Amino acid sequence: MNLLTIGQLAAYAGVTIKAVRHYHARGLLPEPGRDASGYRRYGAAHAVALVKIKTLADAGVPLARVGELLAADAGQLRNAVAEIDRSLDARIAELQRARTQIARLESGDRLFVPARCDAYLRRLRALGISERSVTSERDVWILLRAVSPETADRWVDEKTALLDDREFRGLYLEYDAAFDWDPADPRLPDLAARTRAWLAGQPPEDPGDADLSIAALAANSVAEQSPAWLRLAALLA
Amino acid sequence: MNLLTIGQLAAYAGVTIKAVRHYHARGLLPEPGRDASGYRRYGAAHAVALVKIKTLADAGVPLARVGELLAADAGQLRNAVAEIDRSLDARIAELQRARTQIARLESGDRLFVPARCDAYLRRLRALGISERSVTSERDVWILLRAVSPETADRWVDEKTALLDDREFRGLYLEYDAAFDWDPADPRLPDLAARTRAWLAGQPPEDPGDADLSIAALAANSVAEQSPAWLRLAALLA
DNA sequence: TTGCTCCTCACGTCACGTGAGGTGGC
DNA sequence: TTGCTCCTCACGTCACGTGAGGTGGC
Repeated sequence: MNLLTIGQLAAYAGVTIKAVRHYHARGLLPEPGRDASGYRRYGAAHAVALVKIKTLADAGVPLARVGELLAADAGQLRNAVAEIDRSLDARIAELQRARTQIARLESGDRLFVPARCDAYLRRLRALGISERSVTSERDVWILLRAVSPETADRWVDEKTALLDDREFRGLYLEYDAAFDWDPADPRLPDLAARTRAWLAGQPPEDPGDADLSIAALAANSVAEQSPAWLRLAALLA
Repeated sequence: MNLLTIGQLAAYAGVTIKAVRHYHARGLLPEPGRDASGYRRYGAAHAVALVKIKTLADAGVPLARVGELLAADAGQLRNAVAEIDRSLDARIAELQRARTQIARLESGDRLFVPARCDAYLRRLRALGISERSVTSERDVWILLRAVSPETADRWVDEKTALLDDREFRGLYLEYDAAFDWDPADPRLPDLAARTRAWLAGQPPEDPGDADLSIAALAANSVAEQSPAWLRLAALLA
């Protein structure tokens, strides 16, 4: 009762001929008898087995496990099916997460920083801070997060709280504007003096983890792009 | 501003170190500068690019297309995102189909024959036809479907209608019982005579597609397992 | 000194797909 | 005779993973 050609069998199960031959090579599907021309001829049992294989393979079961499952008894099969179902559920959830992530690709920065940090950056923009400075801040947070996510979260909370301080906001806006000033600008010493006075009223910086010199380096490398900021740093030191 | 090691960068983006190097090799992620030890040192721009790559790769976009998309303008990106979203939707639907298929693996035959045919086989069981005969019927339908799905559907409808014929049901049950009879059993000639009388009252068989000899062959190969059935076939011829 | 991270090849893996070069069936 | 299906190697593909054999940093 070996009557179907490999093409008919494959079409019935909805797989390719190459896949059928692959399942033979892996020992998942028994080789059927051959007709006078050497063609494989399949029976209903092969069709049933192939549909089982395809069903498991479509569910993401590796072919190595498909072999076991075809030989499993009812109890083992029940357990395996339950497990496969859970993994399908997980993969569906992953794909749905991927959908929301993909949708954010169009809308820019939100994708690359966590929600908390994003909210902080939005407040900077709302205050009138230039896009250049906001981008620099974002880059610093990205680097900080890469090294120590907990410290980054803590610091972003502290910085967010500082934005409620009217004096700090004023200083931040002045620094933002000062980026493009001439390093000999007479306003710089006064800005440095007011910054020093404000810093004196603040609690000392929490050193946090040891290896956060990276964030300082990153911040410095931003400063180095502006001669006026370098002058300010010198005046503060 | 190249400050992260490859391990920090990979952890930040949630990918493996090997994946990062693979993206370098494929030209998706620019090679950063090296430090004094020859270690790669990454900046925030690399982290942003890597998260983009991961987001697209997680959505199932082939790396070859990821390269294009990283260089795409806003309009192209919008189109691509819409298309990726559709394909994610389709993959989710596929996985959900796979879930229902997998669930049926436990419950046997329903998986391998279409609903119509399954209903027919259930009616046979309800009539008291033996499991052996039902399985033989199922195998014939599987083979027939593999060769010509439309013909199989049509024939199964016709056979289902015949089950409303009391005389046909009686003959079917007698044939089922006769499988195990001795070929010399005196009841066989009478059964053959009544079958012939019933067939005379039926419209001639629709020949259907040309190449359905397979179904006949399959049916014959079943008959060959029972000497009594072979005798019946001889008496009818 | 030990353990951890990093480096560069080279080859392996998974589930097939893609030809090449040939024969059989209608 | 033509086009379609089938046959068997052998190699390719995709997105990395797995070692091998080595060096650098704390």
